[in-house]
Amino acid sequence: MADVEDMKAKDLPRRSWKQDPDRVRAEIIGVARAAFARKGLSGTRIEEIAARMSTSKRMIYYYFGDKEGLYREVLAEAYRRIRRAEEALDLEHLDPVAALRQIAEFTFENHAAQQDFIRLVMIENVHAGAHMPDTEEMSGQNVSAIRLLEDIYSRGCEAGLFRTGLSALELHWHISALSYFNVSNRATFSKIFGGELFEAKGQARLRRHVGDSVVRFVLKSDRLPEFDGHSRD
Amino acid sequence: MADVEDMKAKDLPRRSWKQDPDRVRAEIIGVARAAFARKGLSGTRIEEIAARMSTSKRMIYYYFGDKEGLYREVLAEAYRRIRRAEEALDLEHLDPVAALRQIAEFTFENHAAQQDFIRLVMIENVHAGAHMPDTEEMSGQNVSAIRLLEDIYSRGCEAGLFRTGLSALELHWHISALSYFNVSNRATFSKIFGGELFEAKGQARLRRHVGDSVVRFVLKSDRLPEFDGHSRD
Amino acid sequence: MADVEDMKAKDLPRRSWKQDPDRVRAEIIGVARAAFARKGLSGTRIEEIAARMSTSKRMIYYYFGDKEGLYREVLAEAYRRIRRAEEALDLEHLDPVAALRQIAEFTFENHAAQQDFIRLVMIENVHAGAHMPDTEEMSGQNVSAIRLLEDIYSRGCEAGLFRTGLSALELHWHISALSYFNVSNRATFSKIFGGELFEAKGQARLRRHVGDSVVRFVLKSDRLPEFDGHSRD
Amino acid sequence: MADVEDMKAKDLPRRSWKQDPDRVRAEIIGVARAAFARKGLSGTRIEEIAARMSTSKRMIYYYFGDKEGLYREVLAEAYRRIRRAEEALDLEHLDPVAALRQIAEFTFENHAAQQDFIRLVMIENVHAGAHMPDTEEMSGQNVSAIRLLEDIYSRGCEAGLFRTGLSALELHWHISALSYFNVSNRATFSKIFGGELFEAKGQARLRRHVGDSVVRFVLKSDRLPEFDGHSRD
DNA sequence: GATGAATGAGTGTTCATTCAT
DNA sequence: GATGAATGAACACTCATTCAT
Repeated sequence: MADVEDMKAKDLPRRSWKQDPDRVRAEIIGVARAAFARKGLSGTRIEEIAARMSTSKRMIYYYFGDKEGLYREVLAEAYRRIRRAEEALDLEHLDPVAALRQIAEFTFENHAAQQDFIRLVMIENVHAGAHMPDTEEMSGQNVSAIRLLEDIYSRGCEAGLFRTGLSALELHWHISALSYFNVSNRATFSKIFGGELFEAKGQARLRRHVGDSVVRFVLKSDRLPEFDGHSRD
Repeated sequence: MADVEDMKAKDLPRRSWKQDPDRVRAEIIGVARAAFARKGLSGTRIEEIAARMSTSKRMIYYYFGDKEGLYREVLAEAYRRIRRAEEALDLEHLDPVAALRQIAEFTFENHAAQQDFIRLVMIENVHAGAHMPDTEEMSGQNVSAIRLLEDIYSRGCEAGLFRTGLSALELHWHISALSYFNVSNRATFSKIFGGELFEAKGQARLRRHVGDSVVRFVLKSDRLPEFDGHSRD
Repeated sequence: MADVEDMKAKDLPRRSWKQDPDRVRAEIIGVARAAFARKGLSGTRIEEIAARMSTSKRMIYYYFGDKEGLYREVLAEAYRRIRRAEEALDLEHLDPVAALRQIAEFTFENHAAQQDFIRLVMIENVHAGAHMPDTEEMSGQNVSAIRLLEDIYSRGCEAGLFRTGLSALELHWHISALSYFNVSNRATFSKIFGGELFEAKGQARLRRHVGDSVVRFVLKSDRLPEFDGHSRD
Repeated sequence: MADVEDMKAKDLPRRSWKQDPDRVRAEIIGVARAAFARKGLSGTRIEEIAARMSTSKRMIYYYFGDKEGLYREVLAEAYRRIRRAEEALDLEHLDPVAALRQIAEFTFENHAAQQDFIRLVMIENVHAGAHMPDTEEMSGQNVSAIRLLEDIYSRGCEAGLFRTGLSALELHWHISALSYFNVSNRATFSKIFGGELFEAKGQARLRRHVGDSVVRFVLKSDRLPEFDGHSRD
């Protein structure tokens, strides 16, 4: 690499590792994710992102074309991240009830742990989903989440544990709603009702409630008693 | 007064209701609500608001000081609206189970009917709740929502219908989460999973699910059968 | 005065004295003088003046036409004021040296006591004197100041005390320069050299210096000794 | 580099000295100095400055942040300029009397030659000195002016020529007052008393008067005769 | 690939002033 | 005479983006 030689010859010592394009891209995306998550698309200044990274503003345009291009990449990468975390779940060996509770409470925790992701989704919804990644890329990843639920739900139905007539998508919607709202609306909810629910103890209760809620939602009524004990505080 | 007659007679369009500050304020807020709801605080251009109203841009500054002042008023007024709708509910005569289902499904419908409000809350949460109305004004209105749930819940407990150990605030959180998510995340959810749930049929199912979910969440397990029939499609 | 009767009949208790146009004008001018003196012509907001007075903004336009008209009146009135103070001087009975010193030190003190006037003159000079009162009105008042100096100076020359070849206008220029600068440049001078000269002790020294300076400037050299003692601290 | 040749060759007028930040800054400051000196801080329109320079309005914000930042720089640079002119004075070889007269008359002329500077100081005093440069930068430059006077004054005292008990700062104040007023108040003074003093002949007289005044102010009385001849017209 | 300089098209905001009552 | 409402023209300032080196 003649370039590297040239650089050494002319010092510029702090540039050495920046020549790695992937690393530059990754740094930009990282900084941009934080910025967009905090202030939204129009609320974020390109200059602000540039100021927080070690390369220059020009690189943003070099790699991502424009602000919107950068935002799209940030959003796509955020979806990839969260799905990657979900893939780590291993529920095959659990009975349907436990698996369903597990998936619900895991989602609750995963969302709570990735607040930047939730904020990006909030922002993207404000923009009516105009910058969502390609359907192909998305559905590939997300269908697996549904398939997992489908598997659990049908196992539960076959075992006579779950009431029939529901869809895995509806269960996903249910779990997502509770887990998402827990992060998305902290600010306004706290301002109105106080922040107790979002402190450690409150979160533990809510997580269990989310598990309870989904399980109770699908269980046949004559099967309910067996888990009722869990939901007491 | 001949003038009034003339005005009714149609012309003098620019003067007809000038010098009526309440009306001017109301028009500005109405236009601004739509604009802010669509594009957020920083995404909305003051000129765009001005273009859609019959008064000039200058009046926004006359009445609201600046863009943020206008946004604050829009948000406060949106909260007032939604609470006003909630006050119309009359649940005193219903048994606890029916009342709870009623309050849940009503919230679901009320949120679905006031999408601008939901979008404003989304936006405000992106801004970390920095522009929320005075706690005094808010809590006065919102505590009543909680008190209603408290009343229903304690009636249900006393009747031996509901399991104990929950709080009205948690029930409110539960109902809000499902009803809110149904509006807030339509865009991204549809892009990933298709829009079926948000069409008329899907919404009807979801509405019932929300009722089921909350009722099943609180009912003692030996009381469940009696409403199980309702939740089938 | 039918008006007064009407007003009593319809209460409006706090307006009673505002109906006196002179008083309204005087109040406006007083408030405006302070405002213009502090912030200049373009730096002063009409609204700010209005806020500090008991009548409405509309009255400014009613009485003075526009902002510039008000400023002109304020300036003219300020000149009238300062001349009025000067007229109180009675120097006829003093010998020329004492009278000259008296006029110099009085001017120094008078300027120091009317800082708003000095600031208005500063501002007017920034505007190249574009709003100065009619020459007729001005010269009538100011020529008297010159005539006073002329009288003292010619008495001094006739008595063989003063050197000849100077003009009363030059003496006036001399006295004015020192007295004016003492007020006009306090801010910048203090920032550079500290504020000592503008505290009580420093001002007393400067006042005497101004007297010394003018007297020494005109005295024939063989007449100097007799006043030299005064100028020691 | 052929490019450099081409540029010298005259054309490419818009590009010729672009990308030369010092030059751009200098041009902006030059234009802004004239504008602020003429109309003050609030009276000057940024667009007016922009219209008179070869770069765009945007550059003002790029280099100076905002209007006030530009004004500050203009003011600081104006102080630097005037001090630079003063440094050219070489008074070491002159006797104290001649040196004092020299410094006084030079100041008079220097101020008269740099009216923009005086006007900026006027304006800054209207603003109560709120935008004055750092004390460090200022005092470094200005203390030298005082030290020069201190040197002359103490030499004069030691030689038995000057009366004691004065301070160099007071002498500086005296000289500044006369020299400053001569520029600052031309407009109003002329409007009242006519402009004769500010024409060539009048200025020559005033310059000599300023020299006379300061010298007479410090000389012991028995030393006066020797210079008295100079002050006759 | 990398950097500071440069830019056009807006963007929120302010001002003196006038109108309707 | 008096008041709050209304206004148009302009104002300082910002933004994403591109250019020159």
